[in-house]
Parts: sequence; C-alpha cells; structure tokens
Amino acid sequence: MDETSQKIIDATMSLIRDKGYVATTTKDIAILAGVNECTLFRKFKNKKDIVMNGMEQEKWRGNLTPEIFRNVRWELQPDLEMFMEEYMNRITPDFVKLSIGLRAPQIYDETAPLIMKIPRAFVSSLIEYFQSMEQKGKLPHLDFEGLAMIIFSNTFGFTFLNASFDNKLTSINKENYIKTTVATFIQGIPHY
Amino acid sequence: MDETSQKIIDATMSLIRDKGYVATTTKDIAILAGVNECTLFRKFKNKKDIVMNGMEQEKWRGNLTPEIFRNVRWELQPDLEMFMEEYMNRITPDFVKLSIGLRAPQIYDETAPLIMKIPRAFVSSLIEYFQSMEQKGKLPHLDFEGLAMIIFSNTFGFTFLNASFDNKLTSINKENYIKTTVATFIQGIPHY
DNA sequence: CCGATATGCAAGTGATTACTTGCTTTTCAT
DNA sequence: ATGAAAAGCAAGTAATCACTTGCATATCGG
Repeated sequence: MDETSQKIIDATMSLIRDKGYVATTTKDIAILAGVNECTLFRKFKNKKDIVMNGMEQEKWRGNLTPEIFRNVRWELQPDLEMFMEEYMNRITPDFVKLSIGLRAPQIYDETAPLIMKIPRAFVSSLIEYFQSMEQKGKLPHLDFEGLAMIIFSNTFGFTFLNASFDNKLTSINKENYIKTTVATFIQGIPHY
Repeated sequence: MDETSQKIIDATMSLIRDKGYVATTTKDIAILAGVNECTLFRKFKNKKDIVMNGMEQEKWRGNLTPEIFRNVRWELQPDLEMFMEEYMNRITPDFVKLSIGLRAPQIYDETAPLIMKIPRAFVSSLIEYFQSMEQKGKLPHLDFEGLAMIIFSNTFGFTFLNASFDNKLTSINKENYIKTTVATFIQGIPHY
C-alpha cells in the first residue's frame, strides 16, 4: 500500500464518517487527500473500491477480536468491566459515526456483514465466557444469551448515545457508568 | 393538509428510511407518491421542506411523551417493564432506520434536535420517576441519572440492534428481554 | 355545464457528479 | 544524467439531480 493510496483511503473514510457515503464526493476526497482527482481513479477502480479497501484495514474497521476475552481473571467484576472498557476504547464515537455513514444503498450490502462482525464477536465471546464461568463453578446455569445481550445492549447503547449526542443527554463519564452497570448486574443475577 | 401533500410526505419519509436523505431523489419520491415530479414543487418549497413538514407529523416522529410516565403503579417491576415496553412499541425498527436516514449534512442541523427529544424525554422522566419513588420511601437515595442511563442505554441498545440486524445477532424476544433486564436491575440496586 | 383549481406531461435549465483523456511536470531509481 | 513511473492539470463526457416552465388535461365545486 503506497502512501498516496493510504492518503486517499484515509480522506475517504474521514469524509464518510462526517457526511455519509453518498454526500462524499470524489472532489472532496481529492482535496482532503491532497491529490488530483484523477489520481483517485489511477489508484482505485471507483469510489466504492476506495471504501472496500479502507474496510480491509484495521484502522477503519474497529478491531475487536476474541483476544480480549482471553485476558480474563475469571472474576465477574473485573472481567466484565474490562470487556466493557475495551469495547468503548475501540469503538470510539468516530467509529460509530463511520458505521452510520456506511449505511448507503450503494454499499450497504457489502459493508453490513463487516459492521456486524464486532457485535457478533462480542456477544458470542461473552456467552462463551459465561459458560466457562459455569464450568469453573463460579456461576449457576443461566440464560447466558440473554445476559450477554443485556451487557452488550448496554455497552452499545451508551457508546452510541454518547457518539450521537455528546454529553447533551448525560454527563456521566464512562468509568463511572461501567462500574455502576457491572455492579448492578452482578448483584442482580443469581449466585450460588 | 391535502391528500396529495400527505402522499408526498409519506413517500419521502419512507424512502429516507430505506435509502437515506441524500440518496432519495425527487424522481423516486414522485414515483412512489404516484404524482408528477413537478407537483412536489407545487406543494413544497424543496426536498428539504418535505422532510421538515414530515417531521412535524406524529406519524413520522416517534411520539414518546412524558405521559406514559404518569400511568404508573409505583412499583418498580411493573413500572420499569411498562416504560421499556412503551419505548419499544413506539420506537419501531422503521423509526430507527428513519432516524439514521435523516443523518445527512444537508439537514442534520435541523433534524438532530428533533431526534434527540425522545431520548431526553425518556431519561429525564425516568429520573423524575426514581426521585418520586424515593420521596414515597420506596427507594433509597441513589445516582438516579446513572440508573436512568442504564435502563435507557439498555432499551435503546436492544432496540437499535434489532432494527439493524433483525434476529441475526440474537433470537431473544422483546418480552423476555424486558423481564430479564428489569429483574436483574431491580435485584441489583440497593434497597432499604 | 362551466370556470377555477389541481395536476399531468414533456421538455428544459443549470449545476453537480463519477469518471476519462491527453498532455505536462515531478519524482524516483539506476 | 536519464528513462520510467507517478502524479498534476485542465478539460471533457455522459449521466444525474433538484427544480422550472409552458401547455394540456382532469377534477372539483357551484
């Protein structure tokens, strides 16, 4: 990946994040990338190709792999706090906005499965985590899918709302929110 | 509001919901509304005017007023379940998609405050509810803003994820999800 | 029935857009 | 220094878009 192509990709994804795919023109991309407009088409097949290449890059994909679910201490409180924190550190407001900007009819068929990878990874890994906790005798058998969805809906919802409304909806900071949520959750679920 | 104008508004908002504002053309609007394209401009100043008129209508605005917070039984479980259920009944997947489609640079300055009304109403009314419960001696003094955000993030998150991914992320149905969430929450917060 | 109003139709306007073309200049590697 | 590759520049193309115009047709209400 040469430097010019990378500049084009970065400019494109930034503009999509700010204005959406359809409202992002190749002229704007060229200006922001600091290249001539025809250079875009020397490097990429078309506008969509720039995006698809951008989404191959970790930088623009919001990397959240099952790896973080392996750095656990097998204690609910620190582990759940860590999962939520990792999610919020990687799924930044900018990434949320980019995900929204990628919802365009021209590309959504291709971008949607990529966007869905992260929620899927998070939820299924969290279910596995709960199952392992059960096997270790630290949790009774519960509806782990439902519990995973509670944690994830919560995490995602807070992240999205902050990305959309900044602090106009709530002034709670992330760390306090995580602690309160996890404490309430742990206290609320059945224990041995 | 004459019938033709209403047809135009309905067609416009439907297309924005499906394709976003920028990708919604006046030609598509006219076809879907079953009118001639020039009729759009006889009835409305421009494309944006159609949208702004649409957002004045309850049908396209996702009505969620503080009224539902008055039909309470002053018991946490039924009340919280009712709040979540009312939200999910009114904020349908279609409304979620419309909200996303309205995020276009050309109109977002105007639509964003309208979109934010609902989260704001929900969170602040929920805070008031918790405060009233405290006054009635049914809850100790707690960080009600934090708790309201937990409930709302959860409700919003689940709603949004279902709107975006259908049942590809989870097959949990709404009612079970609400019951589990509320039960866990109530069990998890401090009581007298 | 008839006049007023509403709407259709087709063509058009000016602007914008993604993308192309042909030539020129700059950069890079040997 | 030199040739090849990379990139700039300006103009261009074809299509699309929001919106307009002038005429024709349909509908409505008295």
